[in-house]
Amino acid sequence: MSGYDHAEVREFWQYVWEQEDVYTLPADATDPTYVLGMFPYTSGELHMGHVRNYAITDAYARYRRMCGDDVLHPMGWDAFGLPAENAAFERNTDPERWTRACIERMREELESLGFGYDWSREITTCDPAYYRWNQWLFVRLYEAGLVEYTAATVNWCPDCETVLADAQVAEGRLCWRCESPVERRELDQWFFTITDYAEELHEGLDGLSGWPEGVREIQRNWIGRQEGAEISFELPDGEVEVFSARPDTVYGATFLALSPGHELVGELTDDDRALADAVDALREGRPGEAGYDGVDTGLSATHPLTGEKLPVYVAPYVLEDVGTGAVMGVPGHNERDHAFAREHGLPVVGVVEPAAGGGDDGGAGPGTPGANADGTTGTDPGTPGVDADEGTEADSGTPGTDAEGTTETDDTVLPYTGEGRLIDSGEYTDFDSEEARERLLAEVEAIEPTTIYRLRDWLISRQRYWGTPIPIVHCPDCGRVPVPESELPVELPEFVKTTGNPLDAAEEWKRATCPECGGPAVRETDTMDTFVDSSWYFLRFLSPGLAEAPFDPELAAEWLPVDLYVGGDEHATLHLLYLRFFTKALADLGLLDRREPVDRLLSQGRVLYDGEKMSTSRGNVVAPQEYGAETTRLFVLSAAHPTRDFEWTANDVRAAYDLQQELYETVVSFVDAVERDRGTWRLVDRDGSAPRDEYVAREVDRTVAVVTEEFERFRYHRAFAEIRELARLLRRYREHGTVDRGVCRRAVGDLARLVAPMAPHLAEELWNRLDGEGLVVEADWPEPETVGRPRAERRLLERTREDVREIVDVVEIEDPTRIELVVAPAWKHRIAELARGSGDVRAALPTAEVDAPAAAVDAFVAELAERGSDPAPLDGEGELAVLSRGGWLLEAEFDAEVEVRRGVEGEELAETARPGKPAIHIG
RNA sequence: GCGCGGGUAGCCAAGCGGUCAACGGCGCAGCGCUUAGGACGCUGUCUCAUAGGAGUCCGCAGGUUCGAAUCCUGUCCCGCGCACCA
Repeated sequence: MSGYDHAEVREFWQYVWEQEDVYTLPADATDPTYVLGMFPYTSGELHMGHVRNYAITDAYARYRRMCGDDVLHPMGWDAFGLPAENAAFERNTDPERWTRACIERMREELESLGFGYDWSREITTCDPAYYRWNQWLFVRLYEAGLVEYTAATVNWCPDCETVLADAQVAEGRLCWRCESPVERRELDQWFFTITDYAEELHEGLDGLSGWPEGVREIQRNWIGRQEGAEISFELPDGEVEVFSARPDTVYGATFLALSPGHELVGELTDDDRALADAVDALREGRPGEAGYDGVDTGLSATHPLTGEKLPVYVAPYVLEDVGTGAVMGVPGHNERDHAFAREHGLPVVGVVEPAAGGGDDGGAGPGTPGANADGTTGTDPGTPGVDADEGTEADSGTPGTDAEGTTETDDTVLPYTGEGRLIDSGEYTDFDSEEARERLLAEVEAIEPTTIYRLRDWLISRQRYWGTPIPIVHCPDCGRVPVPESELPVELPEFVKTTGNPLDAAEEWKRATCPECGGPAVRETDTMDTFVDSSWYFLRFLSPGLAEAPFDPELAAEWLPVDLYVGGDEHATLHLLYLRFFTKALADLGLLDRREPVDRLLSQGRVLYDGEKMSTSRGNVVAPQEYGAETTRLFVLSAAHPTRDFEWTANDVRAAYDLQQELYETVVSFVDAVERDRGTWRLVDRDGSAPRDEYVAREVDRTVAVVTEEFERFRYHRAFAEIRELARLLRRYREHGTVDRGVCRRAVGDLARLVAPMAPHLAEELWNRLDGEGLVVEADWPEPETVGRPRAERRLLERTREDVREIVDVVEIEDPTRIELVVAPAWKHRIAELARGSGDVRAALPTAEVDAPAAAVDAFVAELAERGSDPAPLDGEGELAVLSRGGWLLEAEFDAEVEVRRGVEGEELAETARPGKPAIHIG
C-alpha cells in the first residue's frame, strides 16, 4: 500500500544519525544516565536474546534522552574465549582474525536494528589496549593479597582442555559450555580470593532494592552463608574442630566423623596401613553416592562438656570442603548422623524436645525424645491432644514408623531436627534452643561462633591461548614475580595450531627475564578466565581511550553506578557476582568510592519457540526479510513484560508490523491532507471547540500520561497497546466527520514521539514528514496538557457506552434516535464522597449541605449502605465533562442524537442516576 | 528437603484493597466498509434476564475487612535456584 520502505528508511536515518553524531555522549555531560546491556560474546551472530536485551536498553536510553538526560549507552565486545580458538583451529585461521570478522558482522546487525550506541566508546577485550588493564588490575590485586597461587583439586574439562571455576560446572559435574563430564585434577592454579568478600557480598544483597529478588536469592544461595559454631574436641594427641549450625545439640553428640580428605586422616593413614587401605576404599565411591560407610579410626575424642569419650570415624558422607570437613555426630537431631549411627550401631540420644504447646516447629513428629522417655513424658502434655492433625503429619514425615514392632520408640520420634527445649544437657537443660546456643557460645571455651560460606575462591587460570596472559614470570630464584607495570601489556604471541595450550608451545615467548634478579625466567602460560574481562568493562566505558589507567576515578565517582543494567538470570552467579566483587575490591584499592556497581537490574525473560529457548537451531529469526529489522525489535518489546518469557509467534510479529504501517499511513495521509487538501482527513480550524475535538485532545493527553508511566516501569508491551489504541481512535475520529487541524497535528506529532524509543527509524521518518523540529531522537518527550484521571475517565465512558448498548439490546430498541445521559445531582456525589471517607455515612451526614428532600436522601443513603460504599473516582462536573466530550462515540455508533446534562432534583431521571453511573434514557 | 517466582475466562496476558464480570491481544461469531485488501472498522464472546438487573467467577480451602483477583494462613500444581551443606 503506502510504500513504507523499511529498508530505505532505515538506511537513510542511520546515515543521518551518524552524520549528526546523535548518540555520542556530550563531552560536558554531568552524571549521565548510564544504561548498559549485556556484554556480547563475539560469536558472529546475534540471537533473539541479544535482540531482546538491547531492544530494552535502547528503548530506555532513548526515552531518557528525550526526557532531557545525558545518556551513556555504550557497546563493546567480550572478544576472548575458547570458541574463537576452536573456530580458528577448524578453519585454519587464527582467533584474532576470526574474532574481528565476527565483530564486524555483529556491529552491522546491531546497527540495522537501530540501536543507538555511542560507538566512540567501543571497546574490545582482545585489544592489548584493553587487556593490559586486566593485567594491571591483576597485579594490583596481587599486591593487595587478593590473588593466590595454590595447588588445588580443580574442575577439568577434558574437551575444552582447561580448568573451570566452580560456577562454571553445571549440576555439579558438567562443563557449562560443552556439557562434557568434568574431571578432577590436581594443579597449581591462580585464584582471586573472592571469599574475602563473602560476608559483604552476602550482606550487600539486602540493600540492592533495585535488583530482582530472584537474582538476589540465587546469589544468597551461591554464597551460602551459614551461622554456627566451631567446636573443638580434644584428642589424645591434638584436637579436632567441627562446625555445627546447631551447637544446642552438642550434648547429643555420640561420635565424630571426619571426611576422608581431612588433614588428620592423612596423618593417621601415614602410619597405619590398614586404615589407609580402608580409607582408600571409602574414597572409591563418588562423593554423594557413598551412603553411610565409614571406618572407626580407633581414636577417641573428649566431649568438651561431658568429658565423655567419643569414637572418631572416617566417613565419606562428611564433605571435605564444607565447614571444617569434620562433624560431631548427633544422631538424635540430624538425619544423616542418625542414618550413620544406625549403620554403625552407635547410640542415639535425644537432647532437644519440641517446645511444649508449640507444635509449630514442623519437620518432625511430636512426642518425647527417646532415650529418657519415662522421665519426661509428663512435660509434654500436648502430645496426646494433637493426635488428629499432627499425627498424620508425623507419619508421613517420619520414615520408619512402619518398621516391624514398636519397641524402638527412637524410630518414631528421632531424629527430631526442629528446635525446642533442651533436656539432659547439663546446666543448659530447660533452656530453649536459641538461648542455649547463645549461652554455649558465650560461656564455653571450646565453642566459638563462626560463620561459614559455600562460596569458593574464584579460579581464574585457563590453559588456553585466547585470553589475557597472566602477567607473572616464574623465576628459579625469586619464585613468582609480577611483571612490572612498565612492561605491560604482556601481549599474546602469534597463534600456532597445536593440540595443547599454544602458549606452552611458544618457546621464545615463554623465555623472560626475572624483573627482580635479572636472571632467566619463564612466563606463566595460563591465561585469565574471560569473566575477568567482563568484571570491570562497565568502568572502561567511562574513559575508553585512557592510556594511564583502566578508568578515570573522578568520572567513576560522578557517573556510577550503572543506572540500568539488563541481562539474563543465567549470569546471576557468574558475571553479576564477579562484577560486585571487583567493585568492592577496586574500592578497597582506592580506585572507586562505590561498593556496588549497579543500581537497577532488570532480568529479562526468554524468547521461546515451541516452548524452548530460541536459538540458531530453534527458529532464530533475527531480521525477517519481509518485515524489516525494526519489526523484530518492536515485536520483542510488544510481546510481553521484559522480565517474562514469551513465545515467538508469527501473529504477534505481524501485529508489530501492522502498527508501523498504521502509523505510517496515518501520518502520510495527514500530511497529504494538510499540504494538498485531499485524502481522508476533512480538516477544519475551529480551535478544538467541538466536543469530540476535546475528547480526542484529552485522549492524546491520557495516552501520553499512560505511556510515560509505562516507560518508567519498562512495560513496553503496555505502551505499545496504548499507542495502537490512540492510532485507532484517530482513525475513528477522522471517519466520523470533520476534524480539527490543531488537534490532529498534536496527536500525530505525539504518536511519532511516543513510538520513537521502540521504533526509531519509523519515528524519524514520521517526524520528518510532519516537519518536526530537528530529529526525533533529540526531540522532547511529549507532556500532557491536562492530566485528569486518565483511567477513571476512560472507565466511566466505556461503562456508560456498554450500558447504552445493553439497554438497546435488552429492550430491543430498533432504531434509537435520541440518547439522554443524566449525571447524578451534586448532593449524591457529596454523600458518596462522605461515605468513602468514613464507614458510617449517617454519622457524617449532618455536616453535609444537602439540597434535597429528606426522603430522597435517606433512600440514597440506604442504597449506598446496602451496596457498600460506592466510590466514585470523579466528581459530578468531571463526569459531565467526560460524557459530553465522549458523546460523539455514541452518535457514531447508533446514529442518534446524544444529550448530556446534569440531573436536577425532582426530575425523574435524576433519581436513578448515581455517582459513576449516569441515568440513561433512550428514545 | 530448603528457598525464590508463578497459577486470572478457549489461548496469551493486564490488574495486585473499592465502578472488577475483571484492560488488551489472539482465536471465534455477527455487522459494516467499494477499498491500508495475505485488509480495515464496529460489536459480541461465563450463565440467566423485554431499561442498564441477578447469579457464578481470578488453582483449592479457610481467615482479615463495610468491601478481596488484590492482604493473611494452610494446601495443591508448574518453573527456577541450592543441597548427603553439618
